[in-house]
Amino acid sequence: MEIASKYNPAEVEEKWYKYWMDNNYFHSEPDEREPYTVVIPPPNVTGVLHMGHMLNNTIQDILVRRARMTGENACWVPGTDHASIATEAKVVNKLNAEGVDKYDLSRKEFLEHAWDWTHKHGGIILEQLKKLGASCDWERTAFTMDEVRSESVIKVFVELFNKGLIYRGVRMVNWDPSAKTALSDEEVIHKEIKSKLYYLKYRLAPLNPTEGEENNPQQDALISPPTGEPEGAEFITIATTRPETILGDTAVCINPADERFSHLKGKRVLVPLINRSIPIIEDEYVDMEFGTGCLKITPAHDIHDYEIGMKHNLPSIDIFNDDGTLSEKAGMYIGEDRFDVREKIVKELEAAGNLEKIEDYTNKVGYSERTDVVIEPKLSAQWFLKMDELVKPALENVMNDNIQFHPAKFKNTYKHWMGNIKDWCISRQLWWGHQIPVYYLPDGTFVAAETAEQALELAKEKSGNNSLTAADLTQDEDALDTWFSSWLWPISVFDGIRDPKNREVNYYYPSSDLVTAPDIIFFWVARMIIAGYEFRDELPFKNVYFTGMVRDEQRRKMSKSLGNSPDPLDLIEKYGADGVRVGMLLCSPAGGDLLFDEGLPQQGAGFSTKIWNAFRLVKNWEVSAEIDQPEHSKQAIEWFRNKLGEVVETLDSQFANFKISEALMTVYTTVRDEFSGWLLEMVKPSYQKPIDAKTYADVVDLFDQILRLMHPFMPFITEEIWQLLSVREEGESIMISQIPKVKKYDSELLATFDNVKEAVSGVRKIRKEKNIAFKDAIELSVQKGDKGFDETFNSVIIKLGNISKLSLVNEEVKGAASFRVKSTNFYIPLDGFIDVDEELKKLNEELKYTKGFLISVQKKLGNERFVNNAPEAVVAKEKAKQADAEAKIKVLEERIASMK
RNA sequence: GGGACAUUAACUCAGUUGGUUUAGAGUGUUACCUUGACAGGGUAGAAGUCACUGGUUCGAAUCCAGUAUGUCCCA
Repeated sequence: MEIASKYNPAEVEEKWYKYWMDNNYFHSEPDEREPYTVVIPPPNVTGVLHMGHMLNNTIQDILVRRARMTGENACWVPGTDHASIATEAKVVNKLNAEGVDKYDLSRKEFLEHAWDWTHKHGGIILEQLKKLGASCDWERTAFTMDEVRSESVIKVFVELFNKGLIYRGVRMVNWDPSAKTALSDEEVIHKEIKSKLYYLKYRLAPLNPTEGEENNPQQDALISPPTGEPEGAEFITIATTRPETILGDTAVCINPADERFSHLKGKRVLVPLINRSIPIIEDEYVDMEFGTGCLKITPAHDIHDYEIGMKHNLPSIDIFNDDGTLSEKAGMYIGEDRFDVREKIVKELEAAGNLEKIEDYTNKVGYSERTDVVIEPKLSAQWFLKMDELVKPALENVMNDNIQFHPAKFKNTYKHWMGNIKDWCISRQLWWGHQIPVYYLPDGTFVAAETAEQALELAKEKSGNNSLTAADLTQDEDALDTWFSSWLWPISVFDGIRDPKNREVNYYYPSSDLVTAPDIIFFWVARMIIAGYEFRDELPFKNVYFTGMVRDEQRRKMSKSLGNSPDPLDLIEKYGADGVRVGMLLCSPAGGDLLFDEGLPQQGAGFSTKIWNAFRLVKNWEVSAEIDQPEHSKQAIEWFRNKLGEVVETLDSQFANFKISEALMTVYTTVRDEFSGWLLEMVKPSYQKPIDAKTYADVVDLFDQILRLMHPFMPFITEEIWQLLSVREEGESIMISQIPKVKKYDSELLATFDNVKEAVSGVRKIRKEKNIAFKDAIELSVQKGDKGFDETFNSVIIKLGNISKLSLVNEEVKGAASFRVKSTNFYIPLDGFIDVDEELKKLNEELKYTKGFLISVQKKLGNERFVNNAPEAVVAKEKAKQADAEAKIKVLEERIASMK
């Protein structure tokens, strides 16, 4: 068989992905095995793959493939969500580009466009995941707006409505003037921006006859007659970042404890430009230190002002339209954009003598996560879900570790949010999404029902009016928040909402592990847990693995706008999916940031090459049944079998603790160092000599096991090699084979072999120092130390050191280079080539280090309280260290003395 | 303003209930090797006052307190 000298990932990856699909290996059906279920965090249906998806899905695939290879029935459910704001915005933009306005279309017409868009762009991302090697059960692909998921969402809404948990309320919400919809708090990003603080002077209103008290003569810097004003005219100065909102002011507020303004209590001021008279009220909310200590109150456009307004019974004047332009109620600038108005009103205020000064100021402003426009706090009627009771089991079961977070530090964040939960605003003023199943009767009352027919029945019942027809009912215009469908995902993908007792949901639910980014812990993770307990009275998943954020080498978040994100598909083309997977994982501790650099997938691809070449070496050996197995090969294989036992155990524990990148590192070093660097070097026959059949068969077997351990990380290359390594039947695959199980291994043998490695290294070091080429065989004498030296692997030392003669001696060898492993001396005779001074210098350095070490140990042992208080095992360990060090010192001193 | 988390080699990070050789890995770096699977390689080496200051302890990178710096979340 001809083996390509270079590994070609593109060709191999396409071939095997097709093979896996053709054989339906990704598909799962309930059976008698333990289920292992993962639901994908559904990406936006019209989105494209980015680096975060790569990391996330690589980890999921590793977990799923490993589960499949450890006897579990692995099921990874893929799918997408409809991302209502983002998708609707894209469709609106596309229509605008074609000269069509959304509001010229009916809801039905608009949705047709949206579905067209979805069908055209939808699912691209899932195709991209296939390139990565994702072993999803594609037959189960779900979409948050397909029939099953939609009906589930509606059913859940009605259920919660009937329980009295969903209510309609007028609240201050985060309004996105671009998308013209309310957003939840979680969809608002607060950014620190440089803005201005405007100091505005409000003139005191003429005295109300009922408040006929004299003006307080006390004058204050803040309350002074401006030049050019009639004598006696008084002003009060407020500071604001949003001068345009004065048009909606309904009060000015001072702190009751503020003596500077005590004379103003009970008086009124005039709003500049429009001269509306508003009261001066008192509230402790006002920070006396900030600005001027006077606060303007605009209840319709600020959440805090709103609360103060409620408390003091102030009217609200909503001066904005839904698109962020000024409304008729503003009285001025009607129809103009809020930011244009800010510029204009400042000039006008200045001209009118109401502007005192402008200061630079840094504050935080909310932006829409999806459209990136400044959020407008706005009073509006929305649907809310009461959260206080729902969160209880969800909080409890995370805190008591029934659901485990990896890393656990996210429990704190979770607790904090859940403990301060607010009702969830679930309505969005959008069309793309699930229309809220609430139907209004002609009299304004409403009912909730899963269908229009049921709604009519309910309406008749409720109104007592049997002549009502479907045409008399109007369905609520709003759509539900996308997360209101995503939170059901682990249940709804198995149709567990509509049909709670079906076989699939009973088998696959709860799912096992969830892999996601920490930035959606509230959006999604918390709400899924809430839904799990509410709708199935059970956790939705047992473990949550939070991945890090993928950043560039300057720690900047990867984003399209910065253009610092490589295209994942380009990377796959360049380095192969295996290479990219390894690269993503090499530097990604759970929850920690991943600083992406092209060097990482490059290293991954380099690793592929390394394995490929190991395979080529083995496969190109000529095998002979005629020759016996050499001793060194027998020992090498014995050692590696035990080594593998240790590796399997290490991997098991790393996976159990979700130390995925550490597990990869274990596999990486095992292949590179232990397998390629030691085992293959040991069993490798001399140039152009055949290998014995026994060793060959053993090496192939060990290679096979190594490949299985690697498969979850690098599915493609392992399949390719595995298929070529031995004769395979049609339909066989490494991905459905089993990973070696933990079994007993001889750790003493491994420790002995570590000494052998050290000895071989010692020989190599001396060869290097003395410039002795490897092809020149040398002699080696071994002088056993106090603890002796295990000779089991002598044949290995002979082979790897190219030793012509290994002899045991009882005395030191004169005129030889030497090194030590534990207290055993090794000598390489080099008549005349030894520089005595150089040798002595090295020996003295070694002696100095060992003595220093001995002193640190003796300090401990000399401390009575240590000996008395420390556990026996610890003391024994220290004593052993002492004995080893003393033996070594003795050996070194003897050697030094004899050299002088 | 409130809170969480972090600070270990040039970089990215491990370090499990305090006691694996006076701290480990990967990358990078340095020297050497054009060695017959692999130069995307091999061999060997250098590199750290474990942020700082106190405390607890026989013993602290590890526990406690404070300080500094940074990241994130919430308001």
